[in-house]
Amino acid sequence: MPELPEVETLRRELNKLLKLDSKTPVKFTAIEFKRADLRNKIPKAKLINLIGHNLYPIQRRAKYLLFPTSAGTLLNHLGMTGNWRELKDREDFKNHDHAVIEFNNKVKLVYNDPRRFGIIDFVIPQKENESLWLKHLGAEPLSKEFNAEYFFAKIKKRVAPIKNIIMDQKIVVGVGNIYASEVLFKCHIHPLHIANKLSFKKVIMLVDAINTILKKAIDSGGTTIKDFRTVGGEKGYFVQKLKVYGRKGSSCHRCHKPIQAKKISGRSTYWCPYCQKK
DNA sequence: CTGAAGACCTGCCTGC
DNA sequence: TGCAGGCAGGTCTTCA
Repeated sequence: MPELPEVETLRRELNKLLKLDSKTPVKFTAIEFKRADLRNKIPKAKLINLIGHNLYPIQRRAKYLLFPTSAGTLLNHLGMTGNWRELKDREDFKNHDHAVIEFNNKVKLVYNDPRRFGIIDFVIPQKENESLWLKHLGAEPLSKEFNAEYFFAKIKKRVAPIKNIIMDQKIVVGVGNIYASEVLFKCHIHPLHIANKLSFKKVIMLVDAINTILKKAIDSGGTTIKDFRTVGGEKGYFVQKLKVYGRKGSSCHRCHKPIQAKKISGRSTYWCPYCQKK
């Protein structure tokens, strides 16, 4: 489900719903887990200790959501199918609802994740960057750190297809399988182009395209192919703006030739064979 | 070290 | 209608 724009959309929605930007503190009043594990074993005792503590505004690092409190941080990754929604009064639980959090402002959040590739973990206060989940992550794509010089240096010795490289979270975070195809289409680069054979000029275009596409996707509330919903149940509308992903056989918006699809390193990849040359 | 493939899970869609 | 097979937005582990 979620790449950076979907996680960022969810983060903003959650902060808005919980009114975390206001002066009034928001406290955890109940935390409940309906199973012992997702992709990891859930450290229930440590997380239940957060009850009574104030929640600060929710942060994002890469595709991870961070719920910071003075007593530690609840870390969450959505995997492929994870999602948070508001549990309304008298609303029943659904299949695959795994965690419930209640706050003193009466808001109840439910974490649902059918495939259970998600993560819920506890991170020691002030030591977020030392967490095993976060410590090897590369640059945030919307930060100044992620520029053409940085990216060019990182790919200098990499002989893998560029598509794999822009999805490598050790280099740049947040780009997943959908946006990787979209970004490469935008700058006319073939997904199988070997990373270290890209010119610096192409790298400038690539860095710019990653920036632009992720920002536009955030502005559209993310991409809903199947599962992704905002906290209120809304779909993301960037799917209507996808140029190649999921469009096998349809005509290219630039040259009107059919879009091609193939698995690259096990992931479905879409591109225009005429607009994107190796 | 790098790169590719396998593994982890459930649900949905297609085709026989 | 039923069932097998393939597919899905992620990433850690294993193997060459």
